[in-house]
Amino acid sequence: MAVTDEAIEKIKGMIVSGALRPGDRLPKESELAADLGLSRNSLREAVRALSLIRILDVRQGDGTYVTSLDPQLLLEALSFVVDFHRDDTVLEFLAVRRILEPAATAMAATRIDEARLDALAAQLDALGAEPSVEELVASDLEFHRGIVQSSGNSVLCSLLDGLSGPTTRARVWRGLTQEDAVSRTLHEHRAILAALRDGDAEAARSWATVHIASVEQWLRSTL
Amino acid sequence: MAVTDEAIEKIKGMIVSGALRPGDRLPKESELAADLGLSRNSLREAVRALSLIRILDVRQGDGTYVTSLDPQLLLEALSFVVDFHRDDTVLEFLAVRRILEPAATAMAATRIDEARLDALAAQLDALGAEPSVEELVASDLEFHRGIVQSSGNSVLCSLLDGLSGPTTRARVWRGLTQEDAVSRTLHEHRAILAALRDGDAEAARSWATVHIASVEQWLRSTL
DNA sequence: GAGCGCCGATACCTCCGATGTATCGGCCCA
DNA sequence: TGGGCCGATACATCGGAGGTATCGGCGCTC
Repeated sequence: MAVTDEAIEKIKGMIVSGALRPGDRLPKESELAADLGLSRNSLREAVRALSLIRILDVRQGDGTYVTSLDPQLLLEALSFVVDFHRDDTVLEFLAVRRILEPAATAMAATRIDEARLDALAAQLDALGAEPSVEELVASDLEFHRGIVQSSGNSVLCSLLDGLSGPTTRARVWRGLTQEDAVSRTLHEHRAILAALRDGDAEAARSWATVHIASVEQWLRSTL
Repeated sequence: MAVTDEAIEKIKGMIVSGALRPGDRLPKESELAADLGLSRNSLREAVRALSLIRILDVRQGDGTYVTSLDPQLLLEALSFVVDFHRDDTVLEFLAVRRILEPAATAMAATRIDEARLDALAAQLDALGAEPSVEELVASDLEFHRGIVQSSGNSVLCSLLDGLSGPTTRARVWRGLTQEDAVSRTLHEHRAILAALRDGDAEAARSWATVHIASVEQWLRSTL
């Protein structure tokens, strides 16, 4: 194994074992390189790799720190990876989202609070009757993000966030080519919100399923 | 932005735009560095980072290539990230798995073929009546992996693969401390297999849910 | 003529030392 | 006491040198 890969494993080991805790500062490059028995250049490769996936946070002039290691932060790297997938796998991502999103929405139904509900309603109202497609899709993302955050599961939340990215383009495309997509989306959002306000998990789940399935069905028929 | 981060973005752009296709070979270090306008050292950091998340494949003495970019390969990096999470988020991972695994099992029920069913049955038979905990957990992973592969969704498959890792330790722990866990797991596997053979998606989904929920419930009561 | 091994070209691997740049915190001045 | 200057610190970037793994052509052997 290359020395850089060894260094990656060793740093990973220090974090997993607890020798380095979230927020801790690493020894400076030259010291850490000496400790691990490699050159500064090679160590920098290891640090850069870990920094790409948000394990480490490097600040010039200050030092290198372990991030909070929040699921949210770490799974953020997922969206970077997801960007590389070509359109032919969008359907698979969407299928996974169709599984997770209804479940998350149902979970949110039993624990979402008034303040969040009001915020969601205000967001829908702010959109107006004739939003542009870009506005609608942005609002769509924000709406679902708000709901999923109320599911109380941060892993689920980050995962859905990562999965939503690649399907965004598809939704824009749909909004541009399908006439009633805009009004239908707005209607479905209202329905989901009403179900959440009622605390009706099954209704929320069903509306979320319908909501995503309609995008999926359209995409499947188009490709 | 640092030159290395720019290089990462540029290489990513070349791949996403299609200028570089899966399997393509990159220009050699010195040329690529000159093209992107940075030093070889800095370029190497970028390449190393992309290689950690399986975007690039570096072969000493040969060259640097774009990987297949299969969802399976890219989401493999997920398990690396997941390793950093501490035990207190295991429950959240397990909750997500409880959503995905039943859905995947139900999908598999309608499309799994005879050969796969026979292989799964043979695998369960090979385990014997009194397996060690380690054997059981390994068999458990393999069993579910085999089923999920029959769901026909490679993204779903890789995602579950990544999520199963962190819960593995929990399952070993459970097997060691809960007496009837072994026999119960075997029984549930048989039930899932029977449902799959019947093509009964709902039964398969329910058994899968029960199967995972039992681990989750035990873990929740233990922590 | 076919197969095997040697060997040079190629490309990545590792290291070193030097210079540039951003940040922080103490010191000095108003 | 408050604000700005300035040096120490730590990461950023660079160029070059020597090492090592891989591949493929060439020549030898059978």
